[in-house]
Amino acid sequence: MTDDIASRDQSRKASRRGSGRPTIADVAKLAGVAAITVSRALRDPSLVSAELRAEIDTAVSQLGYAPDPNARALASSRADVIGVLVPSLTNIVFADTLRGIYDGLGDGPLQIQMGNTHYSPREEERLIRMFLSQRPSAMIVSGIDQTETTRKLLESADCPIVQIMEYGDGPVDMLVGFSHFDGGKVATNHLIEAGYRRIGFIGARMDPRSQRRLAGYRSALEAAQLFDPKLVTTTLTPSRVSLGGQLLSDALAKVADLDAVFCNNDDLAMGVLFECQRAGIAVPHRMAICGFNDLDMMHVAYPSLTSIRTPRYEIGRQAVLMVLDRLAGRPIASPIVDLRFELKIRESTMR
Amino acid sequence: MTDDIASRDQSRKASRRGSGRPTIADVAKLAGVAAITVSRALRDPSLVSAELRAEIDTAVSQLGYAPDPNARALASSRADVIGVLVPSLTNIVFADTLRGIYDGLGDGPLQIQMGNTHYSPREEERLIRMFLSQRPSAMIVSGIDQTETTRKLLESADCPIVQIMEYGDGPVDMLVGFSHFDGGKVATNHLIEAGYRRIGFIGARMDPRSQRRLAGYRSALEAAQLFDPKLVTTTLTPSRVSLGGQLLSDALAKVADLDAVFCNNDDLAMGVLFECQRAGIAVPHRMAICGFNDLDMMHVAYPSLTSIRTPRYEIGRQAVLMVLDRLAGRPIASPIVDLRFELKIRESTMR
DNA sequence: TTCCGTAATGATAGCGCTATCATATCGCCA
DNA sequence: TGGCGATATGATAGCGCTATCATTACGGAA
Repeated sequence: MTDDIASRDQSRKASRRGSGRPTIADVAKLAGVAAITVSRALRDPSLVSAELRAEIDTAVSQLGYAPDPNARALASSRADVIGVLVPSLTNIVFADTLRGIYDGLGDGPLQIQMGNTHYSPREEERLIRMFLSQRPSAMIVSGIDQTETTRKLLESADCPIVQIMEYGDGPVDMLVGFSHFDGGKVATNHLIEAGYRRIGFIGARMDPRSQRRLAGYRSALEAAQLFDPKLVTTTLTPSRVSLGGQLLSDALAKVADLDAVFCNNDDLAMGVLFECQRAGIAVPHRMAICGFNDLDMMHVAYPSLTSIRTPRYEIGRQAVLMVLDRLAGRPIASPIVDLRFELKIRESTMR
Repeated sequence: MTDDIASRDQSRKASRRGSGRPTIADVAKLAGVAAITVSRALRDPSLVSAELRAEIDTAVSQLGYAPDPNARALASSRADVIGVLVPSLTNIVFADTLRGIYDGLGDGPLQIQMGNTHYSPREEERLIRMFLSQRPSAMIVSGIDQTETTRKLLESADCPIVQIMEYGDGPVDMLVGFSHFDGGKVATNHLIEAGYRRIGFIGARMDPRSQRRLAGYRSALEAAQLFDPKLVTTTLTPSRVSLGGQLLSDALAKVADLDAVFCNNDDLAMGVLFECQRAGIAVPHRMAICGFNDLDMMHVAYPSLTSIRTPRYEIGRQAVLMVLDRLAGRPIASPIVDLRFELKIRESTMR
């Protein structure tokens, strides 16, 4: 059989194409079976008798054979790739979600191909077109605010689609997330109940999810007849810790008797805390702070910071598990999953 | 020509295979040229006359044609994919590097396929095998501590390879990073020069790069005859902000007169700061703190925290630019790039 | 005028795999 | 005992693209 391999190598060198690595035909020859049988043994061993399976396994490891995913994708019209679109890589939120996605995946054959939309619907559309052209096994996209065209593309995509991060009606296919509106509302209601009256909103980036948190905040304040447009301080600048202090100063300049802030995210909350420390503003007595996401540092900070804990990791994990279920033909309990959030009350809002 | 399309659809439906989307043959027929000419016009327009190019462009947009990357990869033995291996997704360091990679890529045809090695050399090897089987256009891997087998795999891979994050000799192919040993040394020397004498090291995870920072720390202290094994407090647990405080307590239990800590990374440094605030330990007077990486929050903290600024984003960007240069056949200035770090001195180390 | 290099286009033959249909074998029940 | 469904294997024909070689047209040097 050494001869077989040697002669193969010979013919490889003579021929003008080819990658030089063993193909399924080489394995088949060595195992004394047809190529298609090797293909079956590799993809679903139950289709092949135990004896042949053993022969094939031996041949595979002897040659160090690894199937070519591109050839496989071309022949089966399906790439072992899940396309994942996130709006940002700076944002730790998406890092956590990505981690959940990878963990949910385990070490099967599926690969992740990620695209960064930079919060741009146009870029999202371009990337989806690009991803779909390779007929991925599934797509995971962030948010529910796709353009009309993008939605149509996804609807006609003939693979599982999961929209993540938000909770809402009418998903393209499946959806895993939570309600940002409710998150904003719950956080704000907590501040109201804790006795604060001049509650500001501090927000950066102001993407659709931030807008919904703001809407929740506003709805809570209006219900309590405490809303005042001057209380809202936002910017389109991407969020950074250092922006928190700046926005707090802006807010205080507009509303001198501000006694609490609900921050769009934890980075801003942390920046607000540091600014308060620096300016000698007592937290929570003169100023309460509530964040959003509940990063690890929130419960460690001094004083510890109240926040809305969001299921970022779990969203990624669930999304992938739903995809895997669908690909395996298993039934999905529900195509729409609300993973909820949790208000974590800490020192920063306890007057 | 509508007939052409219609009849194509017909035959599609009748046939048993196929994706249902337009192929290069459809475009060729519509434009009245051979398929290979369309292929050329798409890959290198200069090979095709202006008239045909116009015909082809029209046909492409009329049909909404997008090339199938899988077929392309199979035919050309080269996938438009760059494999990227990172050890962790939790770590913000790699999020920044990833951002650099994506930004360096621009919006060409190249896609990123990422793998998470979880700091395991075995997993790294498995993933590299998997990635190489699709003959990627390039590979970017983290660190320089690959197993012997992994190195051999990469060496025989027939595509550009970039090792990132560290600076060192004898890369597999190309390398972009900085010296972690020097980083640890510079930070520690700064503390010594600032007058601190009982300088602790606090580290989590203790992957190879952390080990090198520790070695740099030790080398600086030994040169000043200040080293004491009790000063070193490490754990294999992954780093978290909340771990910083814990490790500081451990360190203080061993060394009561500890007057400074060099933290393996900024998360720990932040945790140490909060713990000091909570315990009433004055920073920097009774305790100096120096971090590593210089995340945005370091200069905002109160007191602001000294750190080593690392070129995380730039490492990713440079790595991709080098790959692109190589793929385009352009010369590379140097296959080994030291992107340096910078000591940022702030309030936390100024007694 | 002849020849040859260059530019533009095409024909052909795969790349390495799998979908589909065909064939063979083996109980097992009527 | 014949027939029929289940099980195991194989032969064939692509998937959609590009590498390679072939052909044609054209212009300038000899």
